[in-house]
Amino acid sequence: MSNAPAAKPQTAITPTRQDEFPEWYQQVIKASDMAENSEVRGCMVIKPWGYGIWENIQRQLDKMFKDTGHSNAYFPLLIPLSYLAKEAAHVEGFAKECAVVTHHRLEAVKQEDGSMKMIPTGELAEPYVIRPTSETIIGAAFARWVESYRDLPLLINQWANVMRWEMRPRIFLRTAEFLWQEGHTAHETKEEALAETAQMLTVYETFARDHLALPVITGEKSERERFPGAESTLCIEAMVQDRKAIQAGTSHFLGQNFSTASGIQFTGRSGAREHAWTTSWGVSTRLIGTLIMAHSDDDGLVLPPRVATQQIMILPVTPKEDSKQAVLDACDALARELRALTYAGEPIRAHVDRRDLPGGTRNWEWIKKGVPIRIEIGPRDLEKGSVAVSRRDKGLKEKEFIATADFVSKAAATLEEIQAGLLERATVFRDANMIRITDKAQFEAFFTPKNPDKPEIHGGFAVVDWAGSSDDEDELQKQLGVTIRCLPFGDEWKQPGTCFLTGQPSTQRVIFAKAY
RNA sequence: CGGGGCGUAGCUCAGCUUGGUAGAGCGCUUGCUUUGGGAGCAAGAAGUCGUCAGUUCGAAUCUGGCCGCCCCGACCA
Repeated sequence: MSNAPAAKPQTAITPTRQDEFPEWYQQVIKASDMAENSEVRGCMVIKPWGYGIWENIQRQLDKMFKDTGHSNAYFPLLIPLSYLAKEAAHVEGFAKECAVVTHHRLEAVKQEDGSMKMIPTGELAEPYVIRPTSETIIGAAFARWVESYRDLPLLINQWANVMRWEMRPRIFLRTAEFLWQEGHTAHETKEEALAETAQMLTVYETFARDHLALPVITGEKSERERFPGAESTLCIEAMVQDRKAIQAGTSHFLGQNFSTASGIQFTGRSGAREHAWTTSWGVSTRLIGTLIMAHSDDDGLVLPPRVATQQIMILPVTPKEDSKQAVLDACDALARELRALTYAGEPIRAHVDRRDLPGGTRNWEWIKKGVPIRIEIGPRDLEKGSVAVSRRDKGLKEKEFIATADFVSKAAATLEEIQAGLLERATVFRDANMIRITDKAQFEAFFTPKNPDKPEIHGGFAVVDWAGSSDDEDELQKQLGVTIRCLPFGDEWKQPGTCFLTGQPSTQRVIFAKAY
């Protein structure tokens, strides 16, 4: 007998979240088969299980955009170099991360060793930038399209890929190429544009909460975190399980900066030429990274049902050859029945995994892939007319035997229960790690890792009274690696107080945190 | 772009110090046995050892150039 401490329970993912969060994140992606790094530096291959989540996000968000009056369009991947220079702050913000296309032809040249080498020729008179975002090229289009106040508002969205040459990529969180949507709108008045900016933030907040099960804080970015070229940047900010913040979506009020730069002018009601007021807003595949870090556990991915690629996975248990066909038929019949039902306004996504694999292996695969409900059907279930139901949000060993008809009738409700449970759990976690802090010493202690070997384990969201400057914020980032995540909306955040850093009277509470 | 590390089978890596013709585990394929919880046994496929050059009778191993990747900084949805 040894006196060694009891072995940790075995988990499907190593290391655990507690041991090494960043590595855990990578392993979850690998184990769930969502995506992989590609041979192109900084770019990812999104595999079907991951892309399915993106398709669900796209479809559901797109409906919300349409419901608020927006239309989709598509603009070029390549942006004339000169366009980017039109707005001063915008150039500065993106100049350092642009991929530039300088040639339009390749010439095959035979090498001495017989191999071919492709040499770019046909240099372009004006190089193109691969869009890091499309304000400038969409601005140029808007300038053509808008003539009269009667053309406004112009409410456009684009689903696209963009490229920002990142130094340190991380799958889904920060890749050189990523998928997103970018909304671009032009309005007659400042008030309308501001209302649009606020409205789209609410759309994002609703989507994050109801579809991704992410409780987010809505607010405004501080000056130093603002989008290059924006008058104000609104955001939804989420907390993930290492208690860091992640910006999950942004909505920008661009004032007349881009309409001036791009010449988006119209004849107003009084007959005068006026510059339009514009907005832009976006969410990206980063949402998937946020989902992973917010909900998953040491056994792999945990998916909110609404965006899960598959919601119900049916696993035939076929120990005997003579009952095999009957079991498979029953599984197919159940899948058909489930797909005819709806959950959250869409057909239930149910699939039968017919692969001939050992039961345990196959079961673990779906645990790691985070499918919300697993159903097992074997010969004994057939006799009893029941199914064995396992839920990803419950213990792995928990299995409930339910009459098939009862399961079917409750399927949508069960999915909603899982969805609500994930939101509840994430909200409790977030609230438990969002702490009111009133002095500098407390603030430093909150953000100083207790274990220097694991600097990722630190405080969370610090709620402080703030009257500091951008320089003060810079200083705190240097010292502790924290930034103002946002100046949250809501009366409870607009309390008078005393700035925790400067001691000056303050009118606003802000959230400081380490961020992705 | 600074500082560190690493390129050997699909993956994780051993072998390199002391040069002698390629290894393990996992995964994959096939067969048998299994199957209500991540299976067992057996057989098999799979690598111009990142690349180019040099030293040598002989290089994964020694030397140099180049390329790529990872980690830590600066930047970032």
